[in-house]
Amino acid sequence: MSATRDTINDKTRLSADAWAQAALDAIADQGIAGVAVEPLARRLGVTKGSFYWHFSNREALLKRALERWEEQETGVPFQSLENEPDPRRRLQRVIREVNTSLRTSRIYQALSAAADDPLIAAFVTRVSTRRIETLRQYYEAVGLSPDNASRWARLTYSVFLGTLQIRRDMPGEWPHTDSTEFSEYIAFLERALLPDDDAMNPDLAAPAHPGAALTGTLAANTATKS
Amino acid sequence: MSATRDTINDKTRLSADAWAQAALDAIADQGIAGVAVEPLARRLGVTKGSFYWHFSNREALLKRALERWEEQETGVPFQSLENEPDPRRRLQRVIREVNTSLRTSRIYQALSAAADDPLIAAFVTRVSTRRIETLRQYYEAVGLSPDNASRWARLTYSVFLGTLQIRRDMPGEWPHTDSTEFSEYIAFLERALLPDDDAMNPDLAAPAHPGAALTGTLAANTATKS
DNA sequence: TCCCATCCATACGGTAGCGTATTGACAGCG
DNA sequence: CGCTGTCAATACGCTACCGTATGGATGGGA
Repeated sequence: MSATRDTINDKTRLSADAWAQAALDAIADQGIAGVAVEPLARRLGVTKGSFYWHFSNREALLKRALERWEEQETGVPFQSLENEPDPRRRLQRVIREVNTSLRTSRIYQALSAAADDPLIAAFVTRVSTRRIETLRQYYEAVGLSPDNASRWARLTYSVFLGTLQIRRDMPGEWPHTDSTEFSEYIAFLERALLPDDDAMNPDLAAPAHPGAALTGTLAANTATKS
Repeated sequence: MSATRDTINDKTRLSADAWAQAALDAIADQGIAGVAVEPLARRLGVTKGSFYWHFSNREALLKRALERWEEQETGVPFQSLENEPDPRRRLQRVIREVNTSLRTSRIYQALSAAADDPLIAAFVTRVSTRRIETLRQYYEAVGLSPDNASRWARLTYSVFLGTLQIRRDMPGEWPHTDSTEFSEYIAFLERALLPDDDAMNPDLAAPAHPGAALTGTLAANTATKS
């Protein structure tokens, strides 16, 4: 799909990038198996002859498509939030954003599902690592120590990944997008994935510290024991 | 692998269950694509002739293997915790268990990666739905309303799924199993995924309520943290 | 205009797997 | 001993895809 070759009959020749984009589209709605030379050629209204002029083999196409994806994905879905001044609100917004939309995630899921291929795994790893790092910085910005920021970032990213999977494999478990239960759950996430104000300093900042108004260095841990 | 046909030369005939188990083994270490008649036959030291006597086609084998898996998976990894009396400790233990071991999860991941196949998707959905329901009951048992229990169960299960993915695709982001960072993160999870004592009653029970007075009902919170 | 680089079509051979048809081995039982 | 049912081997055709070889087509510059 997209703006490549929907109209079969235009006489424009194909570029390597057109093939790469077509491969990405195929990944989005058929998975990695969709990146097959002959089917792609049919879909583009040409034959293999074209493909093997632009690429040496299927692997090369896949690599190119992955590079294209990684490029497009850089900063997504965070880039629009860089100018949110309040770090706490920025985190809330990224949590909401990321667990709401599915737009960017279809390709990611297809790639992750094919992570047995070391080439694919490398790209998935890079993209995800960058995302986690971004989250980590956001958490540091609200006052967490580097260690705690890492933990929260890891937690939030696993919620994101797991939520994707739930929405795909168990749609019944996910509230309908415009229901009140949906917005309540998002609000719930915004709370569950943000550390307490009073839990900023302790070594193991935890979300639950009732009655721990004090902020010793690492004393707040046992402070809950009533 | 496993106890099926490692020794090529034993003259015992094969049963349909032997094929199903071999299929499961293949899923575990090659993914769904490993469920292929001829490769399996080679692995079992026989030929297709055997297979097509026991099964009508590949689909039938897959179905049988999935049934076998669902059966084995029923209750896992929760069954050993049913007799934990304290509901709060039971939740802590399941959180720890589930995010620690990878034993049971290889097949799950392979299946989930192939969830485009509707047959596979059906099994994955059933197993996961059951697991979420179990978690939901656990959360109800610590005093949450049904709605809140659902939310927490969903959250915890997505953390579990996402953690699996992180450990597979970004091993660098996951602390080494016997490091202190590892046990600290597990402790962190046990807190992040358990609601506050004082957050039991509010409609949207949240993990973060600094300064709220503690209710003494289930206050035996965290005796952990050596 | 002629030529050459660019891009594509056609035809071919090769591999891997599915499924079928037929034959073969073998054990238990009459 | 021979029959029969059970399980496996062999051989075959079929599909889908990868990659190669080679021969058009087409358009822009010398």
